[in-house]
Amino acid sequence: MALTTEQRVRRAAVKLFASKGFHGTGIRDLAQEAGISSASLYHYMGTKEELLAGIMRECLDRLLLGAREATDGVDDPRLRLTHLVALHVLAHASRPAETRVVDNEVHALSAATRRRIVALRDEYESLWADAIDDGLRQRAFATAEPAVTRLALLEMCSGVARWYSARGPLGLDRLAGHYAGLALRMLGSTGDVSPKALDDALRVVSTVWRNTR
Amino acid sequence: MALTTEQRVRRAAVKLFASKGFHGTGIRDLAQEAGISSASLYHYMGTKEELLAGIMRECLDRLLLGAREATDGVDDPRLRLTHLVALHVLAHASRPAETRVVDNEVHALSAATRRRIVALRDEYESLWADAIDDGLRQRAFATAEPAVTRLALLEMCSGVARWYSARGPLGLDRLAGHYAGLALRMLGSTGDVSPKALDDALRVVSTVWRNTR
Amino acid sequence: MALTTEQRVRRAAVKLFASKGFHGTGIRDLAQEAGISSASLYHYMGTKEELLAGIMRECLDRLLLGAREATDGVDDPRLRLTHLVALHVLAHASRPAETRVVDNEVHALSAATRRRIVALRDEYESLWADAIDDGLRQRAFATAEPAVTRLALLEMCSGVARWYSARGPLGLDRLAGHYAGLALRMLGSTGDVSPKALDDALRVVSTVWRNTR
Amino acid sequence: MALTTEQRVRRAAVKLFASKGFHGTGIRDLAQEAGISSASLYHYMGTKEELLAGIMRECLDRLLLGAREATDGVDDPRLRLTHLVALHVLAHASRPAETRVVDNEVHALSAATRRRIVALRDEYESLWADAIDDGLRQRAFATAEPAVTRLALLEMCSGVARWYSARGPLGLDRLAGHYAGLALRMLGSTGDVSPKALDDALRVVSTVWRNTR
DNA sequence: GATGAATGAGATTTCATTCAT
DNA sequence: GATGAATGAAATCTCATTCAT
Repeated sequence: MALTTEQRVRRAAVKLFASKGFHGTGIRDLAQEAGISSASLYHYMGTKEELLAGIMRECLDRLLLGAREATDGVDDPRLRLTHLVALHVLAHASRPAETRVVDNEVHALSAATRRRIVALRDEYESLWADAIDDGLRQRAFATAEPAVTRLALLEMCSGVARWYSARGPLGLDRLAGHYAGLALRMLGSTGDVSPKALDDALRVVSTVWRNTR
Repeated sequence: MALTTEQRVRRAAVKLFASKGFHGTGIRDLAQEAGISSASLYHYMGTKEELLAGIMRECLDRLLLGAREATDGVDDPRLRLTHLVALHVLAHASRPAETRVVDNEVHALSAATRRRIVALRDEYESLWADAIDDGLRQRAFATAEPAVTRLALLEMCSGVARWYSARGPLGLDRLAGHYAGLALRMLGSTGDVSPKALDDALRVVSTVWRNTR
Repeated sequence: MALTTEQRVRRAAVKLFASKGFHGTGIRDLAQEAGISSASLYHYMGTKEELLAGIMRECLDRLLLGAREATDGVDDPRLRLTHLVALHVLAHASRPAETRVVDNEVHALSAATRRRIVALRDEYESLWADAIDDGLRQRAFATAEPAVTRLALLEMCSGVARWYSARGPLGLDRLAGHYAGLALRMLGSTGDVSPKALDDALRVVSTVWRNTR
Repeated sequence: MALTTEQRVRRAAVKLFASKGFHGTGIRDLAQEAGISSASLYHYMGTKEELLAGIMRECLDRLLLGAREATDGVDDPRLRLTHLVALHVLAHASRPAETRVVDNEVHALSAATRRRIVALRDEYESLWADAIDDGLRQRAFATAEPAVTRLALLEMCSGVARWYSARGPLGLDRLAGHYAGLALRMLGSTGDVSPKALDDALRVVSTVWRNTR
């Protein structure tokens, strides 16, 4: 099925905002990339900023939704964290443009919108904090600075969007698995997740991600 | 000694490019922040892009120089990596604005300048790659995907510039030490670096960093 | 039929470039003269320099085309030169602004564009050189310094654009006829062109000029 | 004797105004060409426009003075015109930059200054008109449109500044002599000026020109 | 639904000129 | 005499957005 014009606009914006930045992307660039006139753009979007905010909200919503679904009912903190890491990496590797926009263009939002976006991100990050706290409480994890470690984890995983290429040698699953391993090491996980458990986790998360949206 | 106007311009640029992005920062913003008229700005800089490039080059030069100095003659790969991580974290935590500009605004450079900046960055990253490769060869490290792990490490450490605040509870040394620990865990380091060795390393790197430039 | 906005812009540019020079004419002057805002100007032109280049090219194209048509198949060098002089004078007297721009603003062009414009002018002047050479070979003309005489002729004829006014007592045809006479004298023409032949020539050239473009 | 700074400024201005136009020449261009700072320029000139006006006035003064001296007491209109043409050509060929500035940059003057410059030029041209009128009255010349012929003559002779190069094959004297011949032909001069008389004329005019200023 | 035309505001950069040192 | 520093005004050009068709 061919893309709707609205989708083409959205994609153009994601691509250009990611590569040139919000302020570096002109309305005419968007129009050209979307294949319509700049006046027509305004049938499919509000202001340029609303377009940006929409992209961010959608991307974060999806991540948040996916993360909730992937952790819901998972009691073992190691597994919960594995799911969070895998989903995050999957998201950032398979949609690097969107996620880079979310990470890099917050400063371009108006104060009110920024608050809403940051709130979403905070909510998402609280899932990570909860998993880590649980793990520490249950002595599944050992780290002297949990807050620092959490931020280190998140930055490490988000960084995937800045370098991963689907055309490279590494498949998404291997990538996600490797990152899950790194994360557990960072957290001083006692007892590894077995290869089979990791495989299962990746399968679950992959399905969740595919079904979200 | 009071700042020279040129320094004030440089600082204004670093601050604003970091918080609003290169394209989000107008020449008037720069002038206002530096406390001069926008015409006067042009006594102290070439174009806005050259100002950006100068900031990036200086920052990368300093990092590269520091890293070379901090690793020169250090044979143990674990120690070498510890030095690299500590220096990187120190740099990103103590000068978050500069480093964020380097990390986020490459897209705003013209092609020719971008090439030169990226070459500097590649040269810097090769120091990390060398340390990791040495460690693997000597079985001091164990990781299935060295390249991925290296990128994960770098993103994790650079991320410090995005959240660390000197006004928070965590001192620079503890921060750097914690990250060094995380890094060794990620690399599957066999045998820890002793607390004393870590202390020594932090002291050395701290001195190097202070003396660079 | 009313003028299109594009034509109004072109005319404004011709008028102002001719009277104030390219660098003496601001984008605001152009906009005001054309009756639109300075931002709207950019719907109808590329850069200011491209506007200038377009004017020059069009003017020279017309002159070159007309000169070719007016000399094609005319074997007698005296007559050929008469046609060239008459066309040149007609062009410069009836469109003094365009031709002055062509003559005076070459220095404002970028190097690449200048080359193209100068090539056109050289091609045009070669028609004069050919006619004069033919005349000398056939002993219809006698001049010790043909190249100098050619340049003197061209400058004399182009000068018309600097002083002729359609509101003065002298009609275009008499003007052109007088200049043809001056030219033949300068070339030491043996045997005059008869009044009737001159009349015919003027009629032909006038038609060519009217039909060109 | 080395040039004074004031002379260097004057020369820089002449050179640049001639090649790039008044409005195309910046104060910094002038400073660079003169080898001093742009602030120092203002020790040696008033405003940029006064500099231009000074150049024009001086150039026209010299021409006017020379023409008066070269025609004073010369009764034969043919000879008088020969002197005028020779001086004009000499002036334009030996100082092409100044004369081009005079011819092309009048539009850059303020109204009041322009009036004064144009008055000088008119006075100069009246010498030509007088010589031509005398010649017609004495039947030494024959032309149907004296005013037109005068303008044609002047434009032809001024044009020399646009193409003549001292590095070319043609000496100044031959050039001036050739133009004198062209002028007499254009005016339908009855009886040529003898080669000896022409030689004398060129010698006289050359001396006058050398001594003026 | 689509777009050419339009524009006020603002972008970066240069202008001619002044002045304190 | 010389100049670095400074600047208001203006340069060219682009911006995001609207609207009539």
